Amino acid sequence: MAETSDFKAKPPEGIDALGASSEGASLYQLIREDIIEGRLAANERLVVTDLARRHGTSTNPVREALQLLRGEGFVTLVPNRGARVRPIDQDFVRDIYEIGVLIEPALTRWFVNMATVEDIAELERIQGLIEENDFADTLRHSELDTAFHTVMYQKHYNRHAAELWWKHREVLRAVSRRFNFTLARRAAILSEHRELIAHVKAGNANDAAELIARHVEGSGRHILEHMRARNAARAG
Amino acid sequence: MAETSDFKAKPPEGIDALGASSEGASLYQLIREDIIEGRLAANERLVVTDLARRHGTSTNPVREALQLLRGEGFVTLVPNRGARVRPIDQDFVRDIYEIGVLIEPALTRWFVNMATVEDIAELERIQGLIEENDFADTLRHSELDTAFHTVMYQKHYNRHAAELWWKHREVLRAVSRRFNFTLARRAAILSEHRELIAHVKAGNANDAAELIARHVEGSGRHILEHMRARNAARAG
DNA sequence: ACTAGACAAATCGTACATTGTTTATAGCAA
DNA sequence: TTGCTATAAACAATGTACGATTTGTCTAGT
Repeated sequence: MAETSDFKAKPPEGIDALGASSEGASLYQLIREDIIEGRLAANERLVVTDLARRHGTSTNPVREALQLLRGEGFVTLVPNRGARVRPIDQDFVRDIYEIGVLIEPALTRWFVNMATVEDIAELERIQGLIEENDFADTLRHSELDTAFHTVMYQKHYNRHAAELWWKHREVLRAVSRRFNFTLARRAAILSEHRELIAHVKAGNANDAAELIARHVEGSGRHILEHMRARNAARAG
Repeated sequence: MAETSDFKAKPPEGIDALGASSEGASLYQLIREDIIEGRLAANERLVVTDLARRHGTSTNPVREALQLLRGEGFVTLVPNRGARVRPIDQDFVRDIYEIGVLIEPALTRWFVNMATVEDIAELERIQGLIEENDFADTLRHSELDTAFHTVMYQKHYNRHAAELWWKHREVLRAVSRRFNFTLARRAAILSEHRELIAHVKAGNANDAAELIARHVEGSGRHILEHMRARNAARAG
């Protein structure tokens, strides 16, 4: 598929122990992809029987997958009325990135105080790849950017917070997959990453945390602007 | 059952649309109660067949309920190995209340800027009931305290953040249900609530947010201390 | 035009078959 | 005898099939 990238973003360790049976898990992946890639439209009904037939299984694994998707926020589920693709609208995105603005600075603060030489080297390595790619391959940038932040959060003692971050990240990646980066945003991302590394090296936890808040805020706003632009284009 | 209280804490509106079938939902309630009340021990295996027989249903609704419980954090689920009662240990509690410390101040800040006269009256009414009860009925205090915070968060535009808060609150209530409040904690709760109302009236969003951070932090520490004490007693 | 009732579609619950995991036991080697 | 491995049987999760129940729609009748 769209495997233009040889780099695959992975969740922090100890996470994604979904607790789904094999079929349920793979169905989860497939349906999720269909939603993310837009093959399933917003608000479209997800009929269990259809999905089962289409994927060559019975209904139970489908029900399981839908439950998982509900947990991630990709699907809404109403008793006796089945499932629908959740419209990933601006409110939804705003809710999620606002939570990120609250949580990520705390994760970052901890990282700055605990970062090893190897951690910093890894950050710089990834940042090198990001600059090398220079947004030429958007998908690859997305993967690398996620990896960059994963390095910082993956060892955090608060697994819940890390998991929350990861889940939200996945949704945002799903939305922004179809957007291009504005020039302003590109510049901001690169300079903020570099500045962040400097803060980490210097051990300035507060500065790093404050910077990350701005970084996440900027990223969220960027996505929202794209969504607004697209909606305006549709309406007009 | 333990319905010593005539006041029942309710989740913020628009939340708890679990998306479970009727049987699944009631099973969810029942099993959840069993975990919270300690009738199901930590790490105990939850065998689907047993639960189905015990509650007089078939296995499908049980699976559904277990998935929901996993989402709330009460149960861990490993593929092909079934479900276990999640041990609500100190790490788990710490993770949760730390996230609260990050989120609740933001919710509070917004509330202070949006509070109506009726909202404030409601806060004062509940605070009155809290002081009237004066921790005599612990369960009732817990309900009232939850209601107090619900008034502040229930209208927040960020439904995700509000829902997150609610889920975490439920877990903490489950844990602290068996503990008594120390005198120091009682005093702190009452004075902090009063101070908070003052800040809301004065429109001091920052002070209110900072106070709430302290309030949540204190509540979390209080619970952790109780857990430590209990564990020490067990070990000794 | 509005209600009532029947029909279609899809969810929900039950029963059963299959697959995977754990445990106990028998066999073998040191 | 002791310790290890292989094997088989019990146990429980997972997957399949189907009937029961709910919901929404369409039509007939007042």
